[in-house]
Amino acid sequence: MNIPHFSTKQRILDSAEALFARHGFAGASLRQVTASANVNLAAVNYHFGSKENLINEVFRRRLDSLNDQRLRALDVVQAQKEFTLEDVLGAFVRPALSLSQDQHQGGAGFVRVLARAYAEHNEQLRKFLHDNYGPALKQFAAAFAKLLPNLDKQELYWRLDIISGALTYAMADFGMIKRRGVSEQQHRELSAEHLIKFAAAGLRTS
Amino acid sequence: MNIPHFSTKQRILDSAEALFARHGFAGASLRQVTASANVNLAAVNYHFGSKENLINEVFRRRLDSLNDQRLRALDVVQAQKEFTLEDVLGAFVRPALSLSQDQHQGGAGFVRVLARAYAEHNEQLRKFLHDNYGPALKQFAAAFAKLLPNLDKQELYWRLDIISGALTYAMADFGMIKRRGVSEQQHRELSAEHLIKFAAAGLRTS
DNA sequence: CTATGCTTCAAACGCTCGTTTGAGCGCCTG
DNA sequence: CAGGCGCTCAAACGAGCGTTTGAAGCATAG
Repeated sequence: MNIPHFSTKQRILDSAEALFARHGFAGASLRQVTASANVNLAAVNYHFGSKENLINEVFRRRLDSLNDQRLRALDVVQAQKEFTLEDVLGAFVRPALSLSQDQHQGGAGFVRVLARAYAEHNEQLRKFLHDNYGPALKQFAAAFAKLLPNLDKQELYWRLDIISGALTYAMADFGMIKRRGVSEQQHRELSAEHLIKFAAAGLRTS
Repeated sequence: MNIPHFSTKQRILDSAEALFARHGFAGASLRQVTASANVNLAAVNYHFGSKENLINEVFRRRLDSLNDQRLRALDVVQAQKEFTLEDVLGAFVRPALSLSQDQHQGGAGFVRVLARAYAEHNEQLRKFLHDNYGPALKQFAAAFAKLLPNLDKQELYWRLDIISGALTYAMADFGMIKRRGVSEQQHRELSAEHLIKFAAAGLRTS
C-alpha cells in the first residue's frame, strides 16, 4: 500500500493526516502514525521536532493551497463586470469541496481533520488556523458586503459564520442520515450545489 | 467552588462534562476529572465502571431531556391548526439553544461536548447518539415533509443535515469572528433568530 | 454494641504515551 | 579510499494513562 519512493517526511504527513482524521489529535499516537507510514518511531521527532509541530505541518500543507485557490477563484469572479452571490459562494465552497474529493493527493482526509480542528479547543491550534484562514475570510466578507449593501455588517458576519460551520460539517460528511445509491463523487458535487443554493437564500433574506 | 453537598456521581458528571468540552474525550484524563470534582480517582470506576461508560452517561443526562423538550415543542406546534416552517424550526432549535444558555444547571458546556461528538469518529459513541438523537430527528423530518410537499425526500434530508451541522456549530460558538458589544445571552437569542430565518429560507428554495 | 453494606481512600498494577539516545547505515565529496 | 553528513534504527527514559485492589470509614439495621 505504501509506495516506498515517497519521502519519509511525506509518508508521515499522509499517515498523520489520515489518523488524526479518524482518531483525533490526542487519540492518534505517534506509534500508530509511524507504523502506518512504515517509518521508525523516532523519525517524527527527527523531521518535525515534536508531535505538536507535526500537527501544524499537516495543516500548513493543505491550508496554504486551499487559501490560494479560494482567493484566485474570488479574483476570477471579481474580474467579471457582473457577478452574483452564488459566484462568490462558489469561489469559497468549491475549492474546499474539490480538495475533499481529491483522492489522488489524499486531501479527502484533511477536511475531517479540519472539522476536528473546529471542535478541538486547543488555543494554539486555533490561533494557527485563524492566522491562515482568517485573512481569506475577510476578503470574502468584503465581496459579500458589496453584493449585499443593505445588510448590516454584524448581520453579515453572523451569516457567514453559520455558512462556514455548515460547510465544514457538510464537507466532513458528519451527517447521521444514510444516503443510498449515491457515490462519494456525486455526494460531493451535490454538496456544492446545495450548499451554495442554501447559503445564497439565507444571505438574501432580509 | 465545588459545593460538597452534591453527590459524588453528580460532581463527577459535571466535571467530566466541562473537561470533555475543553480537552476532548481522549484529551481529558480521569485524574483531571476526579481532581476537579474533588473525589477519589477510583470513584469513577466504582460509580460508572469505566471511562467510556462515564462518557455515555454524560450524554444521556442531557440528551434525554433535550429530546423530550424538542418533541414536546413539536407537539405544541403541530397541535395548532396552522403552523409554519419557522415554527417547526423553532421547536428544533430553541430547546438546544436554551440548554446552551442554561448556566445554572451547567448545560452550557454540554453543547461543546455535543459538537465534539460530531467530530469524534468513535463508532460506539456515534451509535449511542444515533439511538438517542435519530428518532427525534425523524419526527421533525416528517413535520417538514408535510410543510414542503413538493420537496424531494432525499433533498429534504440533505437540507436538514446541513441545518443540523450549522446548528451544532452555532451552538458551540466555534466561530472565529469576534463579536463586540454583545453579551453571551444576546448572542444566544440572536442565534436562534438567525438560524431559523436562515434555515427557513434554505428549506424553501426550490 | 456488633454486624452489614455502601462508599471512599491511598497505593499499586501493567501499559502506552512522547521524547531522547547513541550506534549504525548508505551516499556523496574530496 | 577515507571522512563527513543526512538519515534510520532499536532501545530505553520518565511520565501519565485507565483500571484494580484491599483496607478503612461510616452510616444504618439487628
